[in-house]
Amino acid sequence: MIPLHVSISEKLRHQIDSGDYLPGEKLPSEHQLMKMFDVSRITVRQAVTNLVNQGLVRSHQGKGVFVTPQVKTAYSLSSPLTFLDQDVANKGIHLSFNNLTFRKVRPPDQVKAALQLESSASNRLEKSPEKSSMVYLQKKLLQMDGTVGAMDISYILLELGQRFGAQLKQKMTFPLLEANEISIESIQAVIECTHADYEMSEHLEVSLGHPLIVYRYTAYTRQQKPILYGETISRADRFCYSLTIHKT
Amino acid sequence: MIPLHVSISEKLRHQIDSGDYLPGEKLPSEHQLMKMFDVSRITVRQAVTNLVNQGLVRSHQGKGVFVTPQVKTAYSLSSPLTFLDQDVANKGIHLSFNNLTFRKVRPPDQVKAALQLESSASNRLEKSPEKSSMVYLQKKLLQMDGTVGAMDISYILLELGQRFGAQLKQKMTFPLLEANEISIESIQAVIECTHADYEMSEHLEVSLGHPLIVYRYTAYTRQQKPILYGETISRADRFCYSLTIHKT
DNA sequence: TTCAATCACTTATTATAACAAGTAAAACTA
DNA sequence: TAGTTTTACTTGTTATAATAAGTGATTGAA
Repeated sequence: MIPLHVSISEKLRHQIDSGDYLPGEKLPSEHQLMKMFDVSRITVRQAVTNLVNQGLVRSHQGKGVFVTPQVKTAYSLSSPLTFLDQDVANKGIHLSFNNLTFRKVRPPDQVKAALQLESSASNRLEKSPEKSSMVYLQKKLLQMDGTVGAMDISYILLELGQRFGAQLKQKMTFPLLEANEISIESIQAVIECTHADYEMSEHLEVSLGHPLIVYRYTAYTRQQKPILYGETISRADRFCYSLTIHKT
Repeated sequence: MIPLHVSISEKLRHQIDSGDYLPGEKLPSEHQLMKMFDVSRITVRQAVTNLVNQGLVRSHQGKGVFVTPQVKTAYSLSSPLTFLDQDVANKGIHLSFNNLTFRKVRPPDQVKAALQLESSASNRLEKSPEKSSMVYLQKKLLQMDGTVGAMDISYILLELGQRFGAQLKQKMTFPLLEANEISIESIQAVIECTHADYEMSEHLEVSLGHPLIVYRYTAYTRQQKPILYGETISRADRFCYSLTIHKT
């Protein structure tokens, strides 16, 4: 037997699908739903939570529960390689970013592996972590047309971070490198879903556990030399990735 | 001020991260957590729900709450085009599927557009929907090493559905077409996240609202002729997509 | 010994209740 | 009129309570 709250959320879902409640519109208040379905508030709240979890509505304290407009912006990943800012500009969206962090750090294992930095040194000499294995960490909050869109966390080789420090804080990374004759020849990437932890929920203005889509990339120059590793983390309800694959 | 349930779930999250609770291990029961944190059961349950929403734990009625092992299988999308079964086989995983549905249907608008089927006919002759605009719908439940992995919902051109009907129910679509001299030259795809509705939650054995990763594809033969449109819907906690992009 | 019933423990569902806190409009005051 | 306060309505948080239902081990009967 299916629970009461599920049968209620399914009823509401069908009403949303059939257009009884239009995108942006307000659902009846909890008190109204209690009377409509003759159930307790806890059951109504569970039903609404189901809809929130399905990404169909969003609730705002003091205002109500509103049907989410389902419009997604697609990032293009197709060959030939286009960069995020270029791609977004093509769609007529204004892209800007806030530099949250830019500092030298010891790379996490994952980053070390991706950038092919030898970790054997730290095994031999535990007490003197070599400076040569440091990298620059940058955190950027990307904004599309003024609204928060994504968080980009990237690690760049020490020498490049030092050379372009000031400019990295103001310009997008890929075009900046290209403009300085450092050509990105290929990108190895993974796309996956995660959930917002508390920190990310604050930055991206979503609730705890909100689904996020992660584009995890390693950029290579000629000779397969990795120079940049990063993650672009976006709200999964607002963004997706498009690509074209050819046979040969 | 952050809510009690968030501070509790954050504490537990850090304990999980630091290895106090290992993957597969059981968290203390609700009753124990009530005593540990000196809060009511409703608060404990909210805290656990937060962890579930973050994909860190899974609860099982009658058994307890268990830390989720974070292992993901990656589907490769890189050029040259490899097909799912081939790709999975390379990883040493045994792939099989159950055919849930195979029948002729009128294509939804989205499918019509993707497969470039003219919809003007139905505007002119409302009462006689043309048979020529029908397609075959197939729903498959894919299993990796016996456990449910993904649902594939695809629409194939009428003529191909009729010609390969019996075989489509038993073999993977792409290799079957290739084996019959119907070469897929390119694929246009979008990767996005959604949430399990009630039907999908039953099929993929997840809870309502569980995050899913969708690979939505249109396959083209020579001359950019679209012949197949579909969606592969997987559990976002178990699968991701990998790809390589080259500059030229 | 084997199978079924029972029991203890677990999470799931649902109800009632009270207070906190955000929002917006109405009412009131200067 | 302009600005502030109040009020009504909204969702958010937390508590107590009772029952349902799934799981697994123990108990007991054949």
